[in-house]
Amino acid sequence: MQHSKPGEPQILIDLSTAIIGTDGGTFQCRLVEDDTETKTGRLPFGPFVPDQHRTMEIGLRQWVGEQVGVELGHVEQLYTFADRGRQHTTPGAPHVVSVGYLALTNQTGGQTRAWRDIYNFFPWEDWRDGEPSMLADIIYPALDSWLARHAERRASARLAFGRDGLPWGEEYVLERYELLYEAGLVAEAFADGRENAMPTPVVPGEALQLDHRRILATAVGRLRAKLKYRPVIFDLMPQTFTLTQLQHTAETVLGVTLHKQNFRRLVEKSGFLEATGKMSKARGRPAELFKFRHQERSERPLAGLRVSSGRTRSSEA
Amino acid sequence: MQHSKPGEPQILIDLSTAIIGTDGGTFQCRLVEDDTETKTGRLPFGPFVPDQHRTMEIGLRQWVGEQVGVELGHVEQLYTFADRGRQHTTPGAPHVVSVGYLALTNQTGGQTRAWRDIYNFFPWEDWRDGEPSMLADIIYPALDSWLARHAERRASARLAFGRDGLPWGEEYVLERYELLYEAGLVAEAFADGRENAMPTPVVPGEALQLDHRRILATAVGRLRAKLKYRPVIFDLMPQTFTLTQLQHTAETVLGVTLHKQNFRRLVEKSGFLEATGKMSKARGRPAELFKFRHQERSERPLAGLRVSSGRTRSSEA
DNA sequence: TAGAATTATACTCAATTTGAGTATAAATAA
DNA sequence: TTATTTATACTCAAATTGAGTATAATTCTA
Repeated sequence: MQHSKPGEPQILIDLSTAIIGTDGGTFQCRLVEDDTETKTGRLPFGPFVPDQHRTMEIGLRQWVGEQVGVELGHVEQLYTFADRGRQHTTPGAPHVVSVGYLALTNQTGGQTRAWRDIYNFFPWEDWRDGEPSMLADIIYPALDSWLARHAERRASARLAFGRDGLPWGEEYVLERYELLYEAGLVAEAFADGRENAMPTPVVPGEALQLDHRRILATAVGRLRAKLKYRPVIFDLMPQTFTLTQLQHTAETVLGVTLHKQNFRRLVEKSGFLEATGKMSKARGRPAELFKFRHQERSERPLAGLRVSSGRTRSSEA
Repeated sequence: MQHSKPGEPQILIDLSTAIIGTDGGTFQCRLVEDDTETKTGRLPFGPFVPDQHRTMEIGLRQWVGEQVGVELGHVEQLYTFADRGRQHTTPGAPHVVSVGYLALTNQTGGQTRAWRDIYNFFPWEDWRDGEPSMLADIIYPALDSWLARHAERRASARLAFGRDGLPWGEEYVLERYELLYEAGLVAEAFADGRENAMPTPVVPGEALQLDHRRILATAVGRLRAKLKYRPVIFDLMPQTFTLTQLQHTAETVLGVTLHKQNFRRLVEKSGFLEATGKMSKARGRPAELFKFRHQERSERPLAGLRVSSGRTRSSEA
């Protein structure tokens, strides 16, 4: 059996967490406040120390607790990034591998400036008011010019950005960011020293330190995909909420608008909601307040390649 | 910024790959042949060496190439496992973190004994001939007896095994294996020294070395889930194939039977297939041979929380 | 060589789900 | 008291799904 010999350069594992919440139509991510105003932001992160952390999740909870102190709901591992040159490594230093995590919370604080709108980092992802004009004005021209020299990436670009009549898939957040990075159009590409990168980022959108924007993109993509087949949305909601609040949260995360009446129908018959009998008071007609029915954490089936109930081969025609 | 100080115990990253294929109704995984007949099998694996491997995928391709020499199609990262005590660690040795990968191939060789039926390792996962009797006979009684002492895991067990009228979800392969491990009912639990583990495994199913059965369970679960929303099944097929062959492959992976006529309808109008004009010759009526239309790697939409086309808030009623 | 068996494929049909509305109710604001 | 705002109920056609029946084109077998 082959194992690494002693004397080889050490590996360090960083645990970085994208803590995501929503607050009245804004899609928020928690950054660490320790940096000066001028520097780019960062996610809470720290090393995985096996002697202290029985699991990586224990480690990340320590760093999150120490650095931002947010109560975490659903926590899930996203991806392990290890490619050389994506973490601004200094020569001789240990190679850094980063394990990205997604955490959801319903306690986004409006008070602290450390909660930032996620669409600041990915402004092309917010389609709630229609297709962002920067796509046609800036991103597509720049991307097409790069694709002219990299025909092998054309198929990925079509799928990720929904070109040539393909639909825009909300969940391809990482794929889009990675293409922009590859094409040298975002600030991190220059910071990492990619030879084709523009010194001034071409595409609008705020950068983050290290590979944190990449991790955040992974988190948003995963969350958007998961929303469609698991009831994770309730981890973003307060104890009780109206159906409109629930819909706004879904729209905020997905970056699109949904049909109100159909959303209600869908969500009401899903069995996840329990009426509290209380009413919200706001401007128009009061809305009923619901809460999440914790017992009923079952899952609804998927369309497509659906599996029929319990039929065995022998019962076929 | 906090980083690990020198002198801390070293971390070693193992890259382990579950190479999956199908061969006429059997669901196969490639093991390494270097071990004696008596020992438990293992997946191809080896350390991630950052100096040699620019990315982890490059590393894994090296180990796969050297140890089993299989041509890989689709490759995808699964999960990074780092919990203490799941890798039979010897004290003082570096802590081993394992990154599991899934690889698909269409060149399963019948000749070598190194291709093993995946349902050997998870016999409770094959429902093609109805619910395996071992569930009611062995697994549920043993699990229930453990659950009596661990009420907090009851909800997970209901969901994973589809108890109390919940449906059996084919994709919860990892969740089921992990529960059986936790309950001390599989061989690895004893090997890892869990205090509640039975010296003789209670539940049928062959074990693998280290955490390889856990990685394989992750791979099968991911593959089953992915099959429903991405055209990965074609990575398991030969160049040309009949619709029945395609269906048998899907059934083999999912571990259930599908309705033949509806499967055809679904798959034909998906636009992924291209008729070759040639015919297969077998027993009954010859079937048309199809091939995968590589161009059309678009994706079909999902039901459920579906996103309406491009409507903006302003166009609402 | 004529069925019988086997496999493939076409077509039907009711039930359900989806997409996109219209209609109405219950509050506040002017 | 009327307009505005928001919530909720209900309708309806189109599409999709689940479960069949019917028929076609082969090979096997008596």
